[in-house]
Amino acid sequence: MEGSDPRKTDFIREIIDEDIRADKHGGRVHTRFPPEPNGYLHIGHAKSICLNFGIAEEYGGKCNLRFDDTNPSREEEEYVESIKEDVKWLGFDWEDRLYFASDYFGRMYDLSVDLVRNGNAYVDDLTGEEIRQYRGNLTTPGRESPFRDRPVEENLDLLERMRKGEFKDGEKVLRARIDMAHPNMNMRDPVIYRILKASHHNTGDKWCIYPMYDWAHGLEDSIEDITHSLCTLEFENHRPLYDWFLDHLDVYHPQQIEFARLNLTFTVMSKRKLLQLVENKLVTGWNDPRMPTISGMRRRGYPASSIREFCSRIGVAKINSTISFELLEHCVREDLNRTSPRSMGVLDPLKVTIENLPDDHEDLMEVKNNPEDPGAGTRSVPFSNELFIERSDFLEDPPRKFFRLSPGKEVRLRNAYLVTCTDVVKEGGEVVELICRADLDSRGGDAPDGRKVKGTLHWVSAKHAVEAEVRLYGKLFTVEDPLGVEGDFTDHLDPGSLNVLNGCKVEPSVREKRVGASFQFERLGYFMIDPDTTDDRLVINRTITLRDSWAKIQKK
RNA sequence: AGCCCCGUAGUGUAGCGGUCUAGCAUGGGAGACUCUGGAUCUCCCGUCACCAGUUCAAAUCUGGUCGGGGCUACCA
Repeated sequence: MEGSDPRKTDFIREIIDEDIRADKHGGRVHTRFPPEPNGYLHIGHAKSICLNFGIAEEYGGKCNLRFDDTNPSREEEEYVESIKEDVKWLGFDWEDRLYFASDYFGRMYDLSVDLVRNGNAYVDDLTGEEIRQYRGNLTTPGRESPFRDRPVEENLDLLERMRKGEFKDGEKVLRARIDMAHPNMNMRDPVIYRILKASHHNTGDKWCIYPMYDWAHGLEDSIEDITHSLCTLEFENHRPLYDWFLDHLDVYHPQQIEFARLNLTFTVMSKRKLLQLVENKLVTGWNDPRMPTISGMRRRGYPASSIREFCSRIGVAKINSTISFELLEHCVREDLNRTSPRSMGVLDPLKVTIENLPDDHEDLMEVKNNPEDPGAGTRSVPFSNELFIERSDFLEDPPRKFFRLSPGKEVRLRNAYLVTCTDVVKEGGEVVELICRADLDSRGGDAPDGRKVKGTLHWVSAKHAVEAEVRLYGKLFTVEDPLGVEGDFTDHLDPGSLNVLNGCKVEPSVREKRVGASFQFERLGYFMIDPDTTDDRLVINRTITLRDSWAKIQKK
């Protein structure tokens, strides 16, 4: 992954540099990306993936993919597969280091026995509700559980029986024995194990007690010899606990470092909220092209490299921030402009007949595939006397600075001919066809006398055109911060965020493209072939429009 | 209210005591160029939250104030 930027620096890389200088881990750098398999990955995860895998790459270290599957009640195999696919697609490789927290359940259990043995944990019979009450609140200290001082032997026995399944869900928990008056709520004797008689996607029914995050996560890092455990800011208050557990066991102690999670305007970034959109069928699925999920962006046509570039540009810091959606879009356009072959397609066709060409006229225009990339070669585009142009490229009564077609005006048909509109055919007031006269000396699009022709239109030969369904996507929400305004966030979904166009006419070469292929329809934007495409149905997604300065002018 | 974290242009960041009349990107504005009103190029748009110290010198160090965020799940 060659980043164009000279040398990224951020506070995390500074810490790592310092650790290497101090020979803290013998120069080793080992990170991990630890998703919980309870939803699809989104662009926020991409930030973490790029950070963790990127750092490992830069420092010649390693990065593990580890599923943090400690809660059987909401984790599914489907999510495991999608996450693997998304990480791979983003361009990262965990090699042979695919791990599951559930693989460590045995080790974790043994370690918890050590904790009990040393008097640092106890089995509590309080109910969930009671535990909550005993915990106190932000300003008042908690009270100690009456079971807190059980003898070690009794705790050992009870823990063993918890594991064996002798108790019902919620009947007992194992708790750390820390300090019920600690100003950090996380330190008020946090729960280590809870009883959950649920089948686990990986361990089946082997376990009926499952470790809590705070207990499990540090151990996972420790077991995997992680050097720098990078997580988001909301775990800052958990770090003392992360450290406490590791300090009270005879195990290797990695370092947790927190950074700010990604927020993006015009979207929501919580798995719970995204799940809500999916379950309530407000979108077509996790991979709906309007979703901020990796799979959604993939289907939308965002290149993986543009997402990586975006993640590199936003940087890593501890400031809570919201990145404007435009930056992501900029990265997508920049990438696609460089790499996408061009073609022509007409979304809203208006028929044009060239009056000075015979009915059976056919011709092949040799056209550059990508003006940005001479190596991309050329292709032949069929031309005839009957064409389609974009309806919005004609106005009977044009405003000033309208460089397109109108009665009597001359424009260029891209790579074809200069044409002048000589007549307008209407049916019931609606324009149904234009009659144009071509300058036959301008074949290829160059004016024979060097005269300036300001407007250039895209076109498709009517008799050669391929029909397509084109799906136009816009922002999912109408407001920058769907969670920060009145009402439920779903109230602010944009009903116009999906616009399906049928009967679009595209040049024949588009039919040859594979599913997933990106290309530009000149003057319109970047598109990609949707997986819904079949032998007799061509479905195209619009990834993003071109920057449109005409639209800007119109607004004024 | 207790604990933790943060505060540089609209947005996101660089900056690690002088080389900062604060760099870059994005965004916005103006123009040039152009067979995509695309791309490209040029120019313009910021008194480092505030106050007090330390220092010859502070965006950078110290203290305080103000502002923002997080934490009271048998979730992660």
